[in-house]
Amino acid sequence: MEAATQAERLADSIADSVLSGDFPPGFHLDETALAERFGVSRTPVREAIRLLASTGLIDVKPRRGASVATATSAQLETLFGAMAEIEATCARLAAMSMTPIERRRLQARHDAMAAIVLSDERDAYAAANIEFHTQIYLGAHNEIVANFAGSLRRRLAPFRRAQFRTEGRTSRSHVEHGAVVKAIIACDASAAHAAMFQHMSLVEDSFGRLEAARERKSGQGH
Amino acid sequence: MEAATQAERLADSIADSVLSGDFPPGFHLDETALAERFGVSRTPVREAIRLLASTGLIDVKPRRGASVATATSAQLETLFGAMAEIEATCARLAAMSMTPIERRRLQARHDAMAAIVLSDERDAYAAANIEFHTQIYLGAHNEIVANFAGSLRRRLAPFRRAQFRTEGRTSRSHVEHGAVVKAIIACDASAAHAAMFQHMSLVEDSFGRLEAARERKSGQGH
DNA sequence: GATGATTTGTACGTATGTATA
DNA sequence: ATATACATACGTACAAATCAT
Repeated sequence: MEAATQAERLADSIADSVLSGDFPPGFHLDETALAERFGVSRTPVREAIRLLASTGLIDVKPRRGASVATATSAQLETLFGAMAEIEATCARLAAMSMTPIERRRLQARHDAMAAIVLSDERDAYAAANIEFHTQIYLGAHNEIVANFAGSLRRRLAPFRRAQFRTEGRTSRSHVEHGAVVKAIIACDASAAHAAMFQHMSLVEDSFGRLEAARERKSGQGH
Repeated sequence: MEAATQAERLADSIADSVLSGDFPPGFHLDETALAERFGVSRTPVREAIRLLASTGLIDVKPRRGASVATATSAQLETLFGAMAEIEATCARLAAMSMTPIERRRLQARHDAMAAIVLSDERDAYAAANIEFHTQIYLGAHNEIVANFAGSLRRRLAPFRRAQFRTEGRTSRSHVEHGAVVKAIIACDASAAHAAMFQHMSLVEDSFGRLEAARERKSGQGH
C-alpha cells in the first residue's frame, strides 16, 4: 500500500514542507535544489511539482518555475467562499445519507471535543477539528465532492495555522459544530447546510481579523 | 496569450481527442505512440498526461500507463451527483451575485435557445447549452467553484455525448432552464439552487435511460 | 512458471527563454 | 540596451517492471 512512484513520495514530502510552514507562501521551488535535497534526479521532482500544482498548493509559470502558492486577499476570499459552499454541501449530503452508525460517531466526536475545549489544548482541538470535518466529508458519501473539500482545506491550511489562537475561538467553534451535528442527527438537510455555511463564514471572519493584525513580510524565497 | 508550453498544447489536443470520442473511454494512451503522432519527445507527452490525470479525464497507474477514464455506473452516479450539487451551488451564487448585465445576457441566451428548440438542431442546442451553463458558472463570481464545475462537465462529457438524442429532451431541458433563469433574475437563491438541482438530476435520469438501452463493448484500446 | 518484448520510470545532457548586471 | 548567467523545457539513454508467449 506504499506510495508507488518516487514522484508521489516527493509530492508528499514537499507538501509536508509547505503545510508545516517550512516552505512559506511565495517560496521559490528550485528543481535542482530539491533534487539534491531529496537525493534524486530532476525528473521526478518535476513530476512532483506538477502533481502539487494540480491541487493549487503551488503555482507554476512556464519557464519561470514553481513557487508555493501565495494568495491575494481577493483570492483568499474566493477560496474561503468556495470552501464554505462545499463544506455546506457536504453537511447537506451528510444529513441526507449518513448511516445511523456514522451519525452516532459524529455525535461522539463532538462530545469528546467538549472536553478538549475545557482543557484549552488548542493544538489538540485543531487536530480533532480536522477529524470532525473529515467525518462529515466521508458521511456525504460522494467521493468527488469529499476530495474537493479536502483539497480546498489543504490549500488553505498554510493560511489557517493560527486560526485557533484567537481568544475564545475554540469554544465558539464548538458551539457552531453543535448546531451542525444537531441538524445532521435530525436529518435536516437545509439546516445542516445553513449551520455549516455559517460556521465556515465565521472561520473566514476569524482569519480575516488575524490577517489584518499582522504584516509578516512574505516572499522569503527568491 | 497562446498556450505557452508544448505539454499544455498537447494536453489540449489529447483532451480534444477524448471529448470528441476519438479516444473512447478505456483507450490506452501509449506514450511513445502519442509522441510520434504529435512529433515530439516522450517528456512533454508525459507531462500532458499528468496534467489531464489531475482533471480526472484520464487514469494513470504506476508502471501501467494511462488510459481514458472509464467509469462504473456507481462512479458515474457519484459524478453526476457531484455535478448536480456544484451546478446548483453555482446557480445559488449566481442568483446572489450576478450583475444586472449578466442577468440580462443570461435571459437573452435563454430566449435565443427557444428558437433552436423549435428548429430541432440538436448539435446547435448542445453547444448553446454549454454556453448557457458557462454563463452561470461565471455569474457565480467564484473562480474556484466555477473551475470545478467546468472540470466535472468535461469529465462527464464522454458519457453525455448522446444526451440530446432522446426524443423531446431539448424542449424539456429548455423548460427547466426557464425555471433556473426566472429564479436567478428574481435573485431567489434557494429557488435557483432547487431549479438547477432538479434540472441536473433529470439530465442524469435521461443519461441513465440511454445507458441502460445500450451495451456497447467498451475497452477498445488494449 | 520462466523468458523475452514492450513500456514505463528515472537519469542526464542540451538549448531556449527569462532575469540580472 | 546588450550581454551574461542561470533555470527551465525538451530530448535522449538506460534501467526496471509489466505483459505476453
